[in-house]
Amino acid sequence: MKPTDAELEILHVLWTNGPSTVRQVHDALSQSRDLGYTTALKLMQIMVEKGLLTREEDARSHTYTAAVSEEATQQGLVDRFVETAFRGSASKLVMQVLGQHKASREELDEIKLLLDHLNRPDDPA
Amino acid sequence: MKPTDAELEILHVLWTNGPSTVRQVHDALSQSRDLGYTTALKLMQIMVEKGLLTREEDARSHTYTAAVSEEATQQGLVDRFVETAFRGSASKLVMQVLGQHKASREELDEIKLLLDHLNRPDDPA
DNA sequence: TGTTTACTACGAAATTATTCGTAGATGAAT
DNA sequence: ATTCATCTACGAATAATTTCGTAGTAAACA
Repeated sequence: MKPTDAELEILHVLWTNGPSTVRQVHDALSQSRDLGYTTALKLMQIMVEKGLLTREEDARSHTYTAAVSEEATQQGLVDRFVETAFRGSASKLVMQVLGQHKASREELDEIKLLLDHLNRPDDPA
Repeated sequence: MKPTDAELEILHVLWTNGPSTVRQVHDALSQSRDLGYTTALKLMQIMVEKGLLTREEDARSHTYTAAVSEEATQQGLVDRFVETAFRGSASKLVMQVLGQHKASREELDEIKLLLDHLNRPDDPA
């Protein structure tokens, strides 16, 4: 339930491209870094054991699908991260991120909008 | 420059309590989890090698001090986390955090205030 | 049909992180 | 001075992650 870094890379490929073979995942990951084919295979086999992926064995080359959603996974990662890196203070994390202007103005507006809603859950608007 | 989980725990103690001996750090950590004294010692020795801590050897029991600031460390952790978990989208991370109401209303207000400033850097106020 | 190619299975090496035991030294207490 | 408590140093076991090589199998093809 707590994917490692390498596992996250694979999940991202599957979340983005949908169900894929080892070959397809390996091709995608190879564009950004060096990675043996059998390494990708082994990782994906382990991920099936862990329940992170499911596997269709129809054809000769199996097709893998993410068994966990991107949202749920990221939520788990964030929870853990807030605990370990920010001693549980989610707002400190947000402040740290926003203070580093890694988000565009449009993104900031979007966030502000969300905050308005959160601040006034009883607001009719 | 990239502290592990155990190292972060120790850094948090030093950031909070200031320069401390292994004994003091161990006592602090023991309150929340099981940890051998020599484990804490070993970790702190390694952290000195890595440059995460400095050590005063005046007395018999050495005094350790955090050699990295909390802000800089958290910034590094956030950068890395945004990359691995959110493929570089800082705003997605923020949305995920805020959507889970882990922050109090006061904290949300504080964040909103910061956002206002970020949105209008040319604002005289 | 025989050869090449592409795939899976799996063992195991390499790396990193965490853990603790033991040994040795130094200071405190009796 | 001898004993006891406390400290550092350090080797090494354990665990988790990442990596890849080799072997076996089956499809594709010449």
